[in-house]
Amino acid sequence: MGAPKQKWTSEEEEALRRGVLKHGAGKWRTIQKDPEFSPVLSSRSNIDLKDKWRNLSFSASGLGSRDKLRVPRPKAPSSSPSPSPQLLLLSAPNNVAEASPPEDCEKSPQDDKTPSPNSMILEALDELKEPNGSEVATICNFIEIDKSYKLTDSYAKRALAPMKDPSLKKKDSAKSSKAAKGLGQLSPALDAAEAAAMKVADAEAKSHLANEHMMEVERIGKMAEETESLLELASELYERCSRGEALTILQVAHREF
DNA sequence: GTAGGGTTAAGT
DNA sequence: ACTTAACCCTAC
Repeated sequence: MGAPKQKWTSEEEEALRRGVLKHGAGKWRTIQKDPEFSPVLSSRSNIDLKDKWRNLSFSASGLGSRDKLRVPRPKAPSSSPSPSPQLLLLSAPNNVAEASPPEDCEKSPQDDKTPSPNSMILEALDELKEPNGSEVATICNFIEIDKSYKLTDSYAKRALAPMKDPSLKKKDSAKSSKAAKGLGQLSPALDAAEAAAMKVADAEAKSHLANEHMMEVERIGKMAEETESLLELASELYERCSRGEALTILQVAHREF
């Protein structure tokens, strides 16, 4: 009638994302009532928040555009012997707060300097506190929000589609990616790490374009270094995870593996 | 109150 | 015609 569809504004979207970081996904009512977000989200119900978050998460993880096959994906919680679609990183149950303050009551001054991509991933895993590891989309979403990196469609589409091996990434990516998905041959850990690395590269490019300040160049250089070490880390994680080993976040943080 | 499934409008 | 996103309904 009056307003058939009320599209989400970027302000609302950001408020939702920040709310999820603040209170966690699932606390829709809490987020909606939070004085920090309620002015922005006043016209949205908790159901709306949930639905919007579902859309965000889904579009970030898997696009149904290429494949008509619905990937029977995000629900294999316990009984999968082979690598599940989730990271095999396990958070240590007791002490996992080494890099990030869990909550800030006010607004947290984001760092002036560029954080390392490794710490960004670890921070995400730590903050999300998923006992069985976190989905790639969730991690990337966290990083994107927390670090104010915009990588909406660019990384996500490439992250899970045509990426397996640099040697054969050229041709029939559609076919082989479909086959790889069906067979479950893709490594989730490598996926996550490469997606994150891609994200850094993307942020690098974007920040280079967006900012004409010379200081950016230094930051980008630093990011490039960090990316290298991230890929190193990714390889090791992939090795370990593909052997079915579980690593605690502290082990990863201190490279004790 | 939340999660998930289903429906429908809008965009391409 | 197909995909995406907002909305609605129902079960837990």
